[in-house]
Amino acid sequence: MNAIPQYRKLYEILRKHILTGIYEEGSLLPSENELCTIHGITRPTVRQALDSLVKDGLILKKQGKGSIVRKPPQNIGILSIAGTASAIGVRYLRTDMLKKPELRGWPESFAFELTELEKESGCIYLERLRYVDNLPVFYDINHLPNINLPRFTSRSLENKSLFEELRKNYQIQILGGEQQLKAINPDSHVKKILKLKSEKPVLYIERKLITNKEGFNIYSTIYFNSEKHTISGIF
Amino acid sequence: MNAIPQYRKLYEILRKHILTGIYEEGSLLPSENELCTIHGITRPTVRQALDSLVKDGLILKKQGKGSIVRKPPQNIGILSIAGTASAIGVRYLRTDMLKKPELRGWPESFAFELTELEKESGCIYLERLRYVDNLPVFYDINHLPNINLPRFTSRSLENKSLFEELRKNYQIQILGGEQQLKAINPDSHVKKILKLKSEKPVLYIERKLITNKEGFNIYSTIYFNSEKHTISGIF
DNA sequence: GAGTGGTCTAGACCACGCA
DNA sequence: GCGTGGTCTAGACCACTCT
Repeated sequence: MNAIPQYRKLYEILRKHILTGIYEEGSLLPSENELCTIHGITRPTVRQALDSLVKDGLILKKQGKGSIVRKPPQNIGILSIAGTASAIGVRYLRTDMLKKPELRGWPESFAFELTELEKESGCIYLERLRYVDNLPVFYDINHLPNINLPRFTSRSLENKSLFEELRKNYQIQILGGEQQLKAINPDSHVKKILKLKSEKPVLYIERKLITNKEGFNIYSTIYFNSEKHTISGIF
Repeated sequence: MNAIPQYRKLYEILRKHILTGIYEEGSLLPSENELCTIHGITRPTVRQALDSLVKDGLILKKQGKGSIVRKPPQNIGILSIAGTASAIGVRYLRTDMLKKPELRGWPESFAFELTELEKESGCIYLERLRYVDNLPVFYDINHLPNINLPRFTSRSLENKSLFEELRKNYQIQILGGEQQLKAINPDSHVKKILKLKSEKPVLYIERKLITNKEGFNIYSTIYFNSEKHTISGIF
């Protein structure tokens, strides 16, 4: 069997076509049966691919009608699995690497429990600041276990999707995750980084991303300036 | 065909058993093949039910091992589809009806676009305050279109799940939805209701819930006190 | 009535975890 | 080696939408 399942391949194809505008907003995708014959697969497989697109909010299914293409979210779809850059569309996003990836020990207190393997391996630490429409919006602090990531600390990740890099170079995929959200008043450090003027609160998010490698999870702390943008999600 | 699909029935059964503790945390659910024979259905159908449980975060699947029962989330899983009361487990939650359901016009400005049918029908308005561990945590303002809801304004919804009532009495189910999150400083009204002392920010959420009735969506505005609790989600 | 998505059956082979 | 979940096939009937 191929490494990449059929439904995943179809998902990637359709996703790309929607994001690049080949299928316009409001138009209909080919019907499920058409997709079957086009790609030489059966309906349950097609449906599995479409389910993922629904979950991403890229299509809307109507019984008796078809799969309607939705406008890719204009605000930041951090709640979707694909990660920041691909969710918002790379064109909107600029990334500054505030702290380049470096080896470290794990912090003492952590929102999520670590596995033994993770604890023993130490972690790679990196900080980024992400801009939307040239405004600093996302400040994220990331902890990755130092497991089978040769030369990772020397890679340039400026303006690249961290997840894309992990997938391409290390065959690591994000399968899912969990997160916790709070509203907080930022400390002066965060305030400075996000260029917050007055007493504006920020969204504080702790995330754990589960990958296809057993015991390899990515932990992120995110400070989000929700003054001009919102975080959105579909469920 | 039955009104309630097989996979939905199995989902409800397993969900109930997990939440009531029949399956303990960390234990394994019966295997997919066992569930097939027990309930007289086939594997894709069983898997469809289990997919929903994974989405709710109630189980974790491991290839070669089985479906592991997870601890129901102790914090408020508002990001899951099932709604507040069922996500957190009814036992933790008390509800006060601040404003009983009443007929109204729609507000002029709204975070989501309304359908023509919704605009014409007017809306039912209600406000609730929900307690967790006897602390006011959730203040929600709800708008429902006034479509085929006889006697709804005279129903008592104290300490009941709004969604349960809609499902039982009007055959309305929540299929999914979208939401937007922000961190804001609450105004004095919200501050008073949530009994906030100092300058604590709150999570502000706009939600649109899509139902099985075409053109019938539920709109909620939520103020969430994230001082002692967090909002959590799985994706 | 024709076409769409929603649900379901009855099988199959594969990769993974564990004993 | 065996049972688990992951993927997939090749059909079927149903409810819904549109014409």
